[in-house]
Amino acid sequence: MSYLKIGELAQRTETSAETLRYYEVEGLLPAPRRSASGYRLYTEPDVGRVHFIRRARAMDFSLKEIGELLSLQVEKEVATCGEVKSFAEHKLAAIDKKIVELEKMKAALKQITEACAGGQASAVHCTILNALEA
Amino acid sequence: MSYLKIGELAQRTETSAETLRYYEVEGLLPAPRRSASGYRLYTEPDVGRVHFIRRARAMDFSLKEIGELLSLQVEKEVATCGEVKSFAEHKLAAIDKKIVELEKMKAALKQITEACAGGQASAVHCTILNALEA
DNA sequence: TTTAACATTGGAGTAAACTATAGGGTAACG
DNA sequence: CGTTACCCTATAGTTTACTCCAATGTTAAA
Repeated sequence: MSYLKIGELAQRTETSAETLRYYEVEGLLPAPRRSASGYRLYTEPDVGRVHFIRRARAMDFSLKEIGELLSLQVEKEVATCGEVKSFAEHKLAAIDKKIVELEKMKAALKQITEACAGGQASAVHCTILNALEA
Repeated sequence: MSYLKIGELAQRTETSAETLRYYEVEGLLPAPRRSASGYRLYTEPDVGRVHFIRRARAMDFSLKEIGELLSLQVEKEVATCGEVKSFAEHKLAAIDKKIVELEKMKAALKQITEACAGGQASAVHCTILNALEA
């Protein structure tokens, strides 16, 4: 079992050591084993956990939300299916709403790019406000 | 032409007066007319502008980005179609990426809700990490 | 063996987007 | 006319998620 030092974990998950220590303080990462000299020693599952956190962060889940998502896993032995299901469904609805909003913005921006020939001409007709207020 | 005081504009756009003043400081709202006693007097187009800002904020555009979007409109006389088109296409790509990520998260959460009967049973099989790392 | 690259803690600093507070002036209702 | 609800400016505080720093200890390579 080869342990990872914090710098190695940081590299493999494209974070910084500072961020990893921060996640530990915030309760997103469990306090890892320590070497005799006090160095943090991480394992493979930690890599997955950090990857998960980074993916969720990339789509604007807050650390608090991510913590809740992670606790579903950690507490799966004590949580009931009903609790888990209800939580996941709430998140699902929130994600759906976000997608709908983004689709709207996308449509509006598309309208603009398509209305605009893209040359050196003045952009008088490319009024993003017009498109978005419609 | 009936002017709106800041509180009225706040109400109609579901913001606070503080936030509106803040947007003015940040350059997102033009400095409005003032009454003899110094009160801000807003007009209908301001309502649209604030609505636009709020909609864009709701989908996580930063104030800086929103400022750029708004300047497309303000500077439309001097901007070329090419500039506008390029800006809008960049945003479009960013939005698409976000949607793809959210769809992934959605699929993962869906898997969990579907695997979970939803009753009082233990949630041992509802491991969101499993679903998301697959 | 010494030096560079790593690790530790504690605490401070940063950026974004508000949010609140203090200490005033103004407007509208009864 | 008074009182309540509103407005003004300036400034300070809050939250989130890092990011950096200092002072110090550890490990590994040359």
